[in-house]
Amino acid sequence: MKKSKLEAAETRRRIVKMAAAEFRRNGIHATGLSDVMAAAGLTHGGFYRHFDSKDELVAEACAAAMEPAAENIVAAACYGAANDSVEAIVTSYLCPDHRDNLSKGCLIAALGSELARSDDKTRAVATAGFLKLVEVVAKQYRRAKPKAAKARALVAVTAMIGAVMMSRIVTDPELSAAILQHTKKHLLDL
Amino acid sequence: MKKSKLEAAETRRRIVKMAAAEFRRNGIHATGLSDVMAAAGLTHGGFYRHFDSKDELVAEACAAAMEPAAENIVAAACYGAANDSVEAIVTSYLCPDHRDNLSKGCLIAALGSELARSDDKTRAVATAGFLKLVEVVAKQYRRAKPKAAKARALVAVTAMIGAVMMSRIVTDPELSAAILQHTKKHLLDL
DNA sequence: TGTACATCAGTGAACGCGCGTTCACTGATGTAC
DNA sequence: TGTACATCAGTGAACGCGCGTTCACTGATGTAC
Repeated sequence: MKKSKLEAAETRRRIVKMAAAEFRRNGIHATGLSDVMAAAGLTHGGFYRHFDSKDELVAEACAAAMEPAAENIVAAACYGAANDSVEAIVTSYLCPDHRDNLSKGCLIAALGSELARSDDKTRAVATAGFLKLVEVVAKQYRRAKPKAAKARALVAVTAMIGAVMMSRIVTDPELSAAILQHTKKHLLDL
Repeated sequence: MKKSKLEAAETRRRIVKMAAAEFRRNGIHATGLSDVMAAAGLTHGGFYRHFDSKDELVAEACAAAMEPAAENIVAAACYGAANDSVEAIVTSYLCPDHRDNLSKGCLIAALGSELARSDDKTRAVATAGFLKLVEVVAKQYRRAKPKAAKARALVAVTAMIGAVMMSRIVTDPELSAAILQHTKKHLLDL
């Protein structure tokens, strides 16, 4: 049954990728290792050939989940014209699609309150991802001084995360849309 | 062993109150019924004399947790002078004390991502609590038209929730303080 | 290049544990006479 | 007002279940000669 080193590395990458999706979809606590391994097309017994513990997987999965998030935002910024790169970022983050696709969206919006209770390693990964987002957004505030731009970006990213999370909690679809819409408008009028 | 009706009602209230604290402290999933009952000074077997299921307790505990939150904000608003009632609210919400005392703080900031995956009953309770906060904050924007005040309050409450949650995730204490501080300043300069 | 052997990715059963839930039991409370 | 009995809040043991983790085993891979 042994697989080549190449295959094994590929398997490990697949487990992390599936974990990143499953954790965001159902929550870290509610996702069992069996769920993750099944999603990767494996049985749960093999897990410990790749990781020392669930916590180790959590930290790696969070890192894997943050990576494309930053890339997406950079891509959105590049796609928008020079003037409305902020609009492109804000629009791509505060849209119903992002709200409705937990497993592909922002890690922090999907797992915020669980991350706050996670171990240092995982929180450090989330912190780094957050700072990366802040940095990318800060670069778009071209007319502000660097320090002011960073402060503004800190507030903007925080508000966006809060808005997406809140839009997922609320039971009234109109209210959910209003949260995204008003936050978006507010950040663009800034 | 039977207790009087009065005592039984008091016990039930105590269970809900303890659950509201334990859920916020450790998360809903991570808090067992045994934990809650022990916190209330009881053994876990008696739980089903008071509730049909854990989900029922979750919904009631969330309601119990939102009630004082709205009251606190109203109190903060009343305490502040007419002009800076917004400042009083924002300051009381975005302070290190609130960040560091999960079990007594805002339900949504403490359990946001778990609430997003909870059943309709619990999400409805959270939605009602959120709208109550928005309403109280909207009243403080006295110079704005009602509709604009509500929109502004929606954004402000969402941003505050996001800021407190984020300040709990981040591993760097200075960054954590900066998130609260910058969000506060931003909401007051509004 | 071919053969013998050690490695180790993946399987599937099993471990102890704590979960939500159920249940037989206790004994003070509340009610009916 | 006093007595007999039904009620039911709370206890503590037990239920089945799924969790994270461990382990004996399999058999293709990679290595040493």
